[in-house]
Amino acid sequence: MKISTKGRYALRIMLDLAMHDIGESVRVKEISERQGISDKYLEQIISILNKAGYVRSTRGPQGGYRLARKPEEYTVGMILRLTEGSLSPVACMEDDMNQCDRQDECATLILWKKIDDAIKQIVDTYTLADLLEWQNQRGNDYII
Amino acid sequence: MKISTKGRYALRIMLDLAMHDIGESVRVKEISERQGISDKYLEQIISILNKAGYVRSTRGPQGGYRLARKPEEYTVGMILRLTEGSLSPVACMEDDMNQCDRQDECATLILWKKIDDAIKQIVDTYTLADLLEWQNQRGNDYII
DNA sequence: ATAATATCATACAAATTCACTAGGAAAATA
DNA sequence: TATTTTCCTAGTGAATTTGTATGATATTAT
Repeated sequence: MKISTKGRYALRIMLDLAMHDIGESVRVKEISERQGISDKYLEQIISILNKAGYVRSTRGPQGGYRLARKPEEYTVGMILRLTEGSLSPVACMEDDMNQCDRQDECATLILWKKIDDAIKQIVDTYTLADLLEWQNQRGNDYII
Repeated sequence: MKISTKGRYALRIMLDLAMHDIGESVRVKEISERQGISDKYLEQIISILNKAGYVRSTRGPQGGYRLARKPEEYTVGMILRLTEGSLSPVACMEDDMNQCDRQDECATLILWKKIDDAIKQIVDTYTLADLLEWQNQRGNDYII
């Protein structure tokens, strides 16, 4: 019942981009050094974000990545679901493919639904803008 | 971000025991057949519940398992944490051992805390008695 | 044109976890 | 003593996680 590094890193990458969104593109190397994440692994994760259109890339010198939209337009759920897959606590809630044949008689399903709703309530409410605000409230070197 | 079969099965085992709590012990074989779970795997899971004192066992013919307490005395969280380990979405919240050195500047931690609280709110509120009630509401063969 | 700088695309791999299976020991009952 | 049950531990195939490694491709600067 853990969020993997992929999802956690994706969130930190997006937050890092939001924090350093000053017109210029940000290189993978910069992010990886600031965040203490292997740059090659980071490349793979940011590539997912890129293919989904969450970030925009430019190649070559002075290249790098930047956010495609404003921070408030990304919910945490968007970013986590993209990188982690479904956030449901059990597979049988995701789609028809994964439903088991005890669906109708299964009381635990009601519980899983409640947990799922509670998680959704959080991840679909908060956005990158909220993370940015929290980050800034923590005080330190958030300018440039 | 999934609950494993261990936790899900544990919950269903406890619910099965609650549903068939009529004085006599319930054999592993019965539960495994009703629930469609491999009996050898079920043995391992129920053994965890036994060691924690959640169920009581008797050996030999007419032996089996029964609940140690009343259904309302087991929260879902107790059962899931016992079998799954911590339900926190990230390890850095669990204890001091797993804390990372970005603890103070990490805005995402605030988010993980919110998700953690939301999950706790559910799993520490509902009990086996609630599951039992939901099961009975579903209509069918809940007697014996 | 060439060299340098960046992203982009794959392939590989070590470690861990998951979900069981297998075999037998120990205890209780008939 | 035979049968029935739990109890204990080891093994195992498959998938997932968390990266590394290598090189191709595009862009810019000289």
